[in-house]
Amino acid sequence: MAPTRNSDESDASMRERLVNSLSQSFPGSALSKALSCMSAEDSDDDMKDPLSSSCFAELRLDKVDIEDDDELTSLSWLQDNDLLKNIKPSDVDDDDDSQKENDNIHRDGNHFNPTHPPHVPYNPQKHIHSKPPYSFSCLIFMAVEDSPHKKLPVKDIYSWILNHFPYFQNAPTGWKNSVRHNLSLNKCFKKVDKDRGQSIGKGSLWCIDPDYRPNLLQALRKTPYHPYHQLQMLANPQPTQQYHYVPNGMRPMPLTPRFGPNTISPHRDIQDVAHTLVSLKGLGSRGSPARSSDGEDYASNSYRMRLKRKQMQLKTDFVKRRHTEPIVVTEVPSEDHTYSLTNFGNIGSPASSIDEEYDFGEEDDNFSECSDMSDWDSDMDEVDGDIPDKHTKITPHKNIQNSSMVKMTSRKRKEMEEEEQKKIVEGADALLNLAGIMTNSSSLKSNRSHS
DNA sequence: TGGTATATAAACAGAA
DNA sequence: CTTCTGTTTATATACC
Repeated sequence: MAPTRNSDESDASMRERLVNSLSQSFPGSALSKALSCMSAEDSDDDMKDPLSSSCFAELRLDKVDIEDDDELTSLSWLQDNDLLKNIKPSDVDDDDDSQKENDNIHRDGNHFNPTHPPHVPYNPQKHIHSKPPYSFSCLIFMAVEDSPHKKLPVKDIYSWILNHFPYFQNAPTGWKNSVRHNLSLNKCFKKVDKDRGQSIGKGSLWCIDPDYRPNLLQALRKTPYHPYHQLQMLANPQPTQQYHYVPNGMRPMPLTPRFGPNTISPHRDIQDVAHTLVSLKGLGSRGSPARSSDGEDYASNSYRMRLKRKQMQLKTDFVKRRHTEPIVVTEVPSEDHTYSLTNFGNIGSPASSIDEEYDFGEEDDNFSECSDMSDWDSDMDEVDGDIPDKHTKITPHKNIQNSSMVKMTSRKRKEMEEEEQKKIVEGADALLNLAGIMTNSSSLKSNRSHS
């Protein structure tokens, strides 16, 4: 059963209110700006759900086929639960109060208090004395996911964390040890052997084990994103009233019954995506500009191009794997991403190597129209020199070939994938637009709507 | 009360 | 030799 719509207020006005509230929570953030742009645009069918088609779509409701996407994307759910009703500047605008509180209560001289007040929205660029509410696993995950090829050397993981979470710039040095410790012990992370002659310095590249990626996504989803959590609590303080979106024909997911970070709902999905976007793209660019290991500014054209390609690549991986990758909705925290997690992903579809799951750097013919990548490979070679040669094409995902879950004919699957990938391209544009990066198509669309 | 997740510290080996 | 990287062990804390 889908949320009922209240048509008293248009989506446009809903957007406007959301933009206002987000702007107060994250002043100047890319998300706020992006939402502002979106709100200025005419409602466009192509832009129904920018997030659902993004690489962060996996943060959404468990990757099931959602037929009623527009129910989630129209933002009407905000209205349904009166989420915006209680949004007032005093509620979410913590610029002064939280900082004061952060300074007075959570900072004792040069002491760094590891805790962040749960009622204060966390801003990594501002609350530099509060430890980020992300586990090291999540930090590493975000860093790797934010890299163009989804693999990073330890040094760049450090850099990413430092760039996005200035807390660590003055934090005790043990955090790097913790990062390495996590990389070693956490099964979610895998080393990637360097190609011969690759010059990235010491050590290996680290990537996300595809089998455990859903677990990390879920862990990220469970992270207490204070601003939205707060809004949710304001709007819907009754745990038993929490609505769980269930697609047609699907039985309800066995979600954790208590209300809070573990609760998965369309609300949280979009909230998580929004917050993750802000964290990854918006806030990281404030203050000290985020830079990759080769010193490239994340706002540069080259990086935008990488980002665009990355979104497509991520989505391609997602499409390829979505038919075979088990949907992970765990009730038990131990099933999330523990050090000693059993390899559920190997059931029926063992991934013998990372490269079989990820097409690192491989050109995807489906996106050949995005061909303005002249600087791509040369740029990437500095960091990721082990891009497979086009002629040594990686074996197609044998997961798909072997999976018993794929029961449709190859023709129909191809049709579906083509349709899916069409959505991907649109979604990638939408996501980039959300992140404050205008693409050709989105700018054209914007121009069209304003002319 | 025990199990689990996570953080932190430390020791150590090996590579660059 | 130094620094960095990666592994392992141990301990502490919080949560369920």
